[in-house]
Amino acid sequence: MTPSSYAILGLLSIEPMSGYDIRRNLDESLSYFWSESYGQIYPALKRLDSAGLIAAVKQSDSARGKRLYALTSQGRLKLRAWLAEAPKAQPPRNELMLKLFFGRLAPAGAISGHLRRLQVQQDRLLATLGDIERQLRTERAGHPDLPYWLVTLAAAVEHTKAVLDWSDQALAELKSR
Amino acid sequence: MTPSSYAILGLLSIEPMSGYDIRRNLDESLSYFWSESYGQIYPALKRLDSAGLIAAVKQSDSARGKRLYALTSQGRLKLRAWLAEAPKAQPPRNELMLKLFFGRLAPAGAISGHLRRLQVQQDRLLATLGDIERQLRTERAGHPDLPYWLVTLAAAVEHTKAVLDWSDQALAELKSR
DNA sequence: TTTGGCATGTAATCCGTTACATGATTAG
DNA sequence: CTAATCATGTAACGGATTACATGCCAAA
Repeated sequence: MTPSSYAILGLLSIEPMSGYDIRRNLDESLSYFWSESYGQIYPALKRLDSAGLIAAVKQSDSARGKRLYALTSQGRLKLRAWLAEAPKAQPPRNELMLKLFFGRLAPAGAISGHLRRLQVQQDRLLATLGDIERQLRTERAGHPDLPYWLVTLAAAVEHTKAVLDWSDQALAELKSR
Repeated sequence: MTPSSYAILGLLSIEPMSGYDIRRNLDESLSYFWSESYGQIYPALKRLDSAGLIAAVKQSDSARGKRLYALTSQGRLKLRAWLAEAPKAQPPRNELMLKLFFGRLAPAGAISGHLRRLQVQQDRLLATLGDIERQLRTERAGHPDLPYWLVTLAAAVEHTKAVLDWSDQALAELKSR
């Protein structure tokens, strides 16, 4: 049971989905803190199925080739147990920080270029997160999972803001070297 | 040439080091944004050596079994080129966020437990970062790399503060569910 | 009719950690 | 003397991405 499997169980706890749906949800809603490739998803679905943690659901046809899976009660239990375990910190690996740390050797302007591109990205991200929040609050109003979703979203927002603040400082700091 | 190799080149750009030294530097100074295991370091050193990017340095004996490596001019060039490339964003994978996102299914109190443990950790981290900063400013005063080191340190500090602020909000938010 | 999105899957490969093996040196 | 730390390395394994292969269906 890898974290990947639990991500899948978690998504299926919201509603039955296909591998493709899982990928789309990951890309769209969870992309700011989780990702998963097809090469993980489909084999994991098979394993989870044969372990009895998820089960294929007979779709009310006209759903094309879609193979929908739903969480079983065993799967729900397993997910619950995992949620109770302390999350293990994954070793950090941030390439931007690495480049910054060794920045003295970089060609002139390269580092500030990285920082400015980062700012553009993070500005865009902040806007997107705002969109997602508005969308959640209207379209998912009253959904029992909503408070949890908003809390993770808030983490992303706060993180993004912190990055933006810091990068301003950093650019100023490095300009005056 | 993996990011790991560049991390090693970068460290050797500061001063000649052994594999062991590299590990220690990673653990002590860069641990908040990079990590590396021996299983990566020693094979990488061999590869970098035979590629002519680093070279073994004859240590002025009494350095035990230490095998010191230094950056060659080719290695410096290679590092420089890498520093100029836009850092590629690594896919995010944050287990805590994943657990939070699916938090509704967790046993009562589990999620707030995670958040409180996080706060303890981050408080400690913030103190450590403060120590490191003071140490850098005194022991490395005037070092040409210092501005870059301080900027990465500031990123860690800002990030940590953001996490602490957010986790307070999050705890309050989830208590009043 | 052809392009793009829906949909599932696998094989090759890479990158990395873990666990193990070995031994020297130093401090208590 | 012995425990901790210094020091180097490798083999096995695992988790993940990438690239590929296949085909259906809808809209332009």
